[in-house]
Amino acid sequence: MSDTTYSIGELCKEFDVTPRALRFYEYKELLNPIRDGQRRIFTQRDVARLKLILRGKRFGFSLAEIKDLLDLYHLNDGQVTQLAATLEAAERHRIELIGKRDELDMAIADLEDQMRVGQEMLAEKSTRRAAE
Amino acid sequence: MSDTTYSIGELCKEFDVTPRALRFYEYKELLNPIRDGQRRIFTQRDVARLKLILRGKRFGFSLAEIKDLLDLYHLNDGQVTQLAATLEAAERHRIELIGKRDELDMAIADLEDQMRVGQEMLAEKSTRRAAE
DNA sequence: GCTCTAAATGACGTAAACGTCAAGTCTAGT
DNA sequence: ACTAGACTTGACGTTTACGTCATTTAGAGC
Repeated sequence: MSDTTYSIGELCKEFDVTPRALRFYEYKELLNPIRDGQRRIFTQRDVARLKLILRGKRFGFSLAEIKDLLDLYHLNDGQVTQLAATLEAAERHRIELIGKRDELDMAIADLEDQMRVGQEMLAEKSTRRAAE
Repeated sequence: MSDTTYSIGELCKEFDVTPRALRFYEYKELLNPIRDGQRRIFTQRDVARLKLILRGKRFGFSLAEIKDLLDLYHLNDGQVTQLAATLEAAERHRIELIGKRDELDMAIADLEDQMRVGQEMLAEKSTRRAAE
């Protein structure tokens, strides 16, 4: 198994975050690194969670929302005992993500439309320049 | 032309935002309603911008970022004079959005994988129940 | 003229997500 | 023993994006 672990500094470099942020995520119970004395040791589980945290942030989810969502991506023992409820929450989240993707597609389409308009204006400008 | 205009209250109901938020967006120069005396009158341009603002927020963009992006979706006179630069910015934004969509697709795939795992666990549980 | 409603401005407050010191601890290297 | 570097725990500060009053103003209807 890949039981690679990370110090806080290593994880910071790897994911371009600050120590303060990682400690904050631990305080908010999004991560729970084990300890070697007083120092934090981040396991693969923490790494996986951190990836999801950063991903969630990029899509505008709050840390509070992300905390609730983390369990949907990695079933832990607590979730298995209420598996049905967890799966329902996962389905709701899936619907939400798909809605976001649709909206994102619309945003991209709108932008491309506008870019085409701009391209035409540019073409017209150079045509007129040539006609002078 | 649809020269429909809105009072602040009408716009709030339509988009489920507060007056405070709209005034804040104006203060931050994301909207610029005209005035009838001291009252704000929101035009179609403001409506279009508001849609983009709310959309941007849903994808985790800050108001400052959104302010810069608004001009990419609706070319105004200021932009036309620097059309080439605007189009380059639009292309960069397009790349960013496409990156986000790819990441979103991965998130959806991950979630669906995990849901399949959960479904199997659920099926196994009921199988064992039936075998007892 | 009066009241009601919608809207205005101004000012202070707040939640989220960290940033930024300050001061102490631990450990590996000389 | 000593120093440097990485890490720790407080604790207060900051930015963003509004919320929440308090107080005014202005038109609409009776």
